[in-house]
Amino acid sequence: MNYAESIAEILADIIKNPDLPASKLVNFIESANKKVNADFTIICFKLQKILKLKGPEIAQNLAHEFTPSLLAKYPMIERIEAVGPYLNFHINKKIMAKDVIQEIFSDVHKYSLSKMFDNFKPQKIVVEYPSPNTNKPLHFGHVRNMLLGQALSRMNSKIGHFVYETNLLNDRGIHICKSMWAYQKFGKNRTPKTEGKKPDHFVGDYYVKFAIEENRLLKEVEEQLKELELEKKKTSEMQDFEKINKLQQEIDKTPYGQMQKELQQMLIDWENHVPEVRALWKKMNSWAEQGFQETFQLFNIKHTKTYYESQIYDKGKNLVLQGLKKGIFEQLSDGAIVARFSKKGLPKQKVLIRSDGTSLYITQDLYLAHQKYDDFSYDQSIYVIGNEQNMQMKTLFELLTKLGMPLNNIHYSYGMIRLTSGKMKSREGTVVDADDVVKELQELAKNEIKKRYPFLDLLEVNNRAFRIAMAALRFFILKYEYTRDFIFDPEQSISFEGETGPYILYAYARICSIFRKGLEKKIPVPYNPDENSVNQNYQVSSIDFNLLIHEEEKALISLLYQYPDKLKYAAETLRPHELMRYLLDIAQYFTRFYHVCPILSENSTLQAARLALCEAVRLILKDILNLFEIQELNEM
RNA sequence: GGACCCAUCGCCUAGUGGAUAUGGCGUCAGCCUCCUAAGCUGAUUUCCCGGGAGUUCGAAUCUCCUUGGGUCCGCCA
Repeated sequence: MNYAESIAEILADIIKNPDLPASKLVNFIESANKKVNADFTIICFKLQKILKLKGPEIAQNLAHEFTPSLLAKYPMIERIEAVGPYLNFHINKKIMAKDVIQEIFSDVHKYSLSKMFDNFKPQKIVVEYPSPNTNKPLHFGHVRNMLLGQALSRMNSKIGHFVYETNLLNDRGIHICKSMWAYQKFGKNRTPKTEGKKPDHFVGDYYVKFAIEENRLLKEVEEQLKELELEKKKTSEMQDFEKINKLQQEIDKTPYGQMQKELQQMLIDWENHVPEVRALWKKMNSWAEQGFQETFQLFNIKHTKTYYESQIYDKGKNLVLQGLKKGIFEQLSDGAIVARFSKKGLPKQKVLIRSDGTSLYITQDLYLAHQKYDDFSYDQSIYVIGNEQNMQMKTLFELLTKLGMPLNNIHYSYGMIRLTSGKMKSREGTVVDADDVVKELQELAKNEIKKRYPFLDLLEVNNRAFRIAMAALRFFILKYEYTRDFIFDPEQSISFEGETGPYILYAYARICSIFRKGLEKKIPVPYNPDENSVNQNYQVSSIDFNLLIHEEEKALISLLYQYPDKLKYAAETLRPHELMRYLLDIAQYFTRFYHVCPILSENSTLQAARLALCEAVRLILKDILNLFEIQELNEM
């Protein structure tokens, strides 16, 4: 069922212009504007050049061609009208209802893919997310990252691609040493178990402890540090080296300097495999990772493969050395190997190997891209990373191209989340932990449920509260266009009213409620929500879809018709929010229909038709909700 | 200083060069003897695509300039 194609064929017959075959005409047939009461439209301005007529004339002429006798041959077209330059097509809603609802009933997944091209080629796609540091728990920024990464993965696999979800744990480096240092100092053999803490939160506590300690010690040397920085900022001719040395020595002698020294030493010891340092590192990292796994489970995130920075950080050197040999990179007089760029938006120079021969983060990135290709021989590699790293990613992709790996790399660059207080910083609590947000939302939901059902079984309360909380969170984040920054106010931002996850769940639950009430009255309903079972005896073919003539019904049916297009567009442009908006539209249209069109009190034929419409809505809602790992509720 | 991104009603937000620019929140007024009021209807602003120029039959959308905000410009990760 593709009305646009049928219309194109009819039009091609009428126009009989070799420059406008049906295959070309179909591209001019667009979905009509929401406000206009029509299904398809041709903006005839666009045909002006080909037909050598003014837009409004074309619309008029074509409208006249659709004589009643011609229209009689195509019952699916109800009406055609020219409005200025627009040629509007009205599809017969009764026929559309029958087509759409029957297709949804027979297989909603198949229906969802009905607008994918026949020549669709499945690709291998790697999606990397959220690649956290192992020194603190996942925070709200990671939640957006995870949900976007997961959404991309799910949409791509739904339309038929092979998706590999990967993660990179940044488990080494100075930031890891910081929490290790604090644990050595203050940990006293405490463990997550002895403290009854989620292990990654336990590790994070020491990262915060380090920051507090560092700040405390910093106060004593603030003056010298400022002076030092000022001096260092000067051009090399202006710098007073004696002053710099003197200041540095003074700072080194203070507890703050001591701390920095110990950190550096720890990093060196780690690289030299000093047993005690490695043991501590292993212990704390396994805590962090264990905690991450729990959070991933909460969001049902499963990675195909996890890479560890500690295992690959050194491995990009060969690639750089090869590049040097080929003359792609340069070696500076002090030994450092650099890449130079002249393109706009790139740094002039990027160091790839330090003068002391050690590697940098970007060195590893080069390796990892190759490693991923070895592992998955991907067609497309998506990095889900915040937009503050736009330049780094651009640099990376440019370097990969220079190295002869100009593959389809995509930086899925999403916007920043800010708190009401400003940007989130892991230090000093201006950060919201992912786990805490879930908990907070669950509590909120719990209260709401208890208000409504004071005697409900506690287990059931918790179950519903969890689903509502997750739906609220996922929807709240995914409904924003992904490049947009947004402000997260943990106190107020997430409400259960308006454009929210719970609103969608509520619409779904109401459909179930209708079915439940129907069952009580021994009315044949298409679905039993309490048993999660489809009524096998239910016959869609026996339904008279001609009865669905109410404005709200027609609007709802048109909306259901759009699902395959919406899915295609959202998946191909990597924009999950399109489907979130669509969910919202369906829920809104359904609720309007629900308020205006009674179902169970109607005569049996109209009742059956409306029940079928409800079931079609339910199936679409569930298909999209579950696509994004949102679990529906049969009762709210 | 350079590069990149953003700007839509009191607030949040959608918008794939085309019709009167999408929804939501807030405020006010209605709607439960009726399939769950986490809902619906109406009112509120009648104005808004930060400002200016250009391209176009047509610009919130493309280009340039400009203003304001953000981010990035480590031999950190």
